[in-house]
Amino acid sequence: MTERTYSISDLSREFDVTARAIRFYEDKDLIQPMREGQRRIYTARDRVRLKLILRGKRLGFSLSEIKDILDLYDTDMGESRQLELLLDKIEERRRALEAHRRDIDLTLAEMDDLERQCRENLKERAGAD
Amino acid sequence: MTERTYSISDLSREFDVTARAIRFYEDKDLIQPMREGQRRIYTARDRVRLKLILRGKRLGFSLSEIKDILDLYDTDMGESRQLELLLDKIEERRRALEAHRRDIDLTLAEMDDLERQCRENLKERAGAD
DNA sequence: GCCTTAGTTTACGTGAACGTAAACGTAAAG
DNA sequence: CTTTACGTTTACGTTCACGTAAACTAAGGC
Repeated sequence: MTERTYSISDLSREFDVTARAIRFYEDKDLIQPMREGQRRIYTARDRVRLKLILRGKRLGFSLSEIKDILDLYDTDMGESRQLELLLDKIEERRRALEAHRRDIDLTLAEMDDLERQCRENLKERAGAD
Repeated sequence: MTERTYSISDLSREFDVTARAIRFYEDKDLIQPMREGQRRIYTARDRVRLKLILRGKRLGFSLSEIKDILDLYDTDMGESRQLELLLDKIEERRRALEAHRRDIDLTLAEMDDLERQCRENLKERAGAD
C-alpha cells in the first residue's frame, strides 16, 4: 500500500490558502514536506498538520504559538520525563482554550441580550401601529 | 449623582494596555472619549467599550471587525429597518462565534486524546519496571 | 521659579504574515 | 518545438497593530 501524497497546489486548493503561505509555514518550520527533486511532496500527515495550522490561525494564535502546539504532537513518547512535561503543556493549552471559550460565551450572551432588546423594541412598535 | 470618569492611565493600568494603544483605538474610531481641554475623559460606557475591544482582540478579531461589532451596540433603535438589519448582523456574528467555538472544542478533544495516549504510555512504563 | 507627573501631537520604526514580481526549471500536450 | 501548467528561489513591498522618541502643555508641590 502506497500512501497518497499531495502537491502544494493540491493543498492550496483544498484549504484555500496560497502556495506562498504554505511555503511560508515551511520557512517558519511548521511543516517539513519531502522533496522529489525540487518539488515538495506532502504526505497525509503533512496535510493534517496544515489543517491544524489553519485551525490555529482561525483561533487567533500566532505562527510561533501554533508551532508550539504542533510540537506537542511530535513529543518523543519514549521518555517519561518528556511525557510529564507534555502533560504540563497540555494542561496549559487547555486552560488557554477554556478561557478563550469563556470569552466566546460572554460575547454570545451579549448577542442574545442585544437580540432580545431588538425584538422587544419591534414588538412595541407593532402594538403602537 | 455624578458618574465616575477615568483618565487614560486609569484604564491603561486597569486593563494592562499602553496609553498608546488606547489612543490608537480612538484613532481607528473604536472609542470616542470626551475632552476636558486637551485631556481625554473616559466614561463608564467608554470603559465597557474598551473591555469589549480587548475581548475582541483575545478572540483574534481585527480592529475593523471589532469596530463592526461595537457598532452593533450603537444601532439606532428608533427605526424598524435598522432593527431588522441589526438582527441579521447579530445572526451572522453568532454563526461566526459558534464556528469559532467548534474549532476550540475540536482542539480540546485532541488535547484529551493526546493526554490519554500520554497517560497510557506512562502506565505501561510503570508496569514494565 | 523650578521640578515632577501626566498628558498631548507628530512622525518614524518594527515584527508578523504574507503578497507580488522576476527569473528560472521541468514535464506533458498539441 | 513551442506552449501551457505547475513548480522553484530570491527579494522587495504591504498591511496591521502598535512601540518609541521628540517636543510640547498644563497642573500641582516645594
